[in-house]
Amino acid sequence: MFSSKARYGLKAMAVLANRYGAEDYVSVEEIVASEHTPAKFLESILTLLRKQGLLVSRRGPAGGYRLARPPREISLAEVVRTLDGAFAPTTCARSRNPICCEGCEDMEHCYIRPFMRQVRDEMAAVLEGQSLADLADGYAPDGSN
Amino acid sequence: MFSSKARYGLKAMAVLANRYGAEDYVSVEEIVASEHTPAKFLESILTLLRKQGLLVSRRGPAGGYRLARPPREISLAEVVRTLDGAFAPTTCARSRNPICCEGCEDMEHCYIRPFMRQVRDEMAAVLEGQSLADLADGYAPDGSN
DNA sequence: ATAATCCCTACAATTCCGCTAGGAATTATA
DNA sequence: TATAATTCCTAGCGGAATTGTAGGGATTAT
Repeated sequence: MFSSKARYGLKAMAVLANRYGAEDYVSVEEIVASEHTPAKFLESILTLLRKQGLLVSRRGPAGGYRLARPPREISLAEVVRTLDGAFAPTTCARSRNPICCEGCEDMEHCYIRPFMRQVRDEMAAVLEGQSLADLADGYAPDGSN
Repeated sequence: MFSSKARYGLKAMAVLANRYGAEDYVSVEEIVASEHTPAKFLESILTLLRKQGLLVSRRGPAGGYRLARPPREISLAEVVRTLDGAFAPTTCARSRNPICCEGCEDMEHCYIRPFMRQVRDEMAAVLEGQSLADLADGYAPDGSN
């Protein structure tokens, strides 16, 4: 259900969370080396995360990326939402800007919507409740990759 | 996140749940009329649900579909799983037959897997916990569609 | 200057989704 | 037995999304 983008993104964020505090930047190449992700693809993913404000970058030698905020203050939800969009099963179940599904006319009376909202709420609760710090806790360099 | 197949399928199942008990069969055309779904597409969806054992069908005049079991005994999870597959964010988070994602080698040491499993578990809990009877409760013919 | 890095645009292959077409098999009914 | 109503089966198709790749421009440390 999550795309490769989200998976690669989460793993990259784990690497960056692990390096948070050290004042240097981590290059794409470095992340690729430790997580085995396609370089150019990862580059585009990190760009999205930067544009969303989750990362800060610097160009040139010794350039790269680092987290814009402490790992504890970035939830997994923010990362996934940036890369995969809202995680509601139907568009009418989104918390922000909900719209009817194809063929449905009245959101208020839609009888599947309450169930879809419930699914959304649970997913959101899990992902909002976990931060990059939690993710980095389980991280072992050269462990699983 | 859910496909049109799942949405159409859930709505069709709601119609059938509403008619459960009456000994007649409900035709595709009838469901199309009450839910505004593409006829041939719905046909293929109902076929999948029948093959999964959730529906029983009969051909010929007065033929159609009905639920294979009482609405209370068919969970939303069964319907969605039949049409959209497992609802784990990653293949390694599936409860049945989990396999590593691309580029991951060791599932046991993967540090994103526990979080993915948690998401899966919550989604599954919601959908296993609700039946077609619950869905039909909110159903009003010619209400939302 | 040079080299290392991110940044931007474009595009290409593949897969998946949503849906349609056409007819064969089955069955109730007259 | 003929007819009509239905499901069943196979095939395919157009468009969108996913998953990348290629190439070069901009920036910056050394």
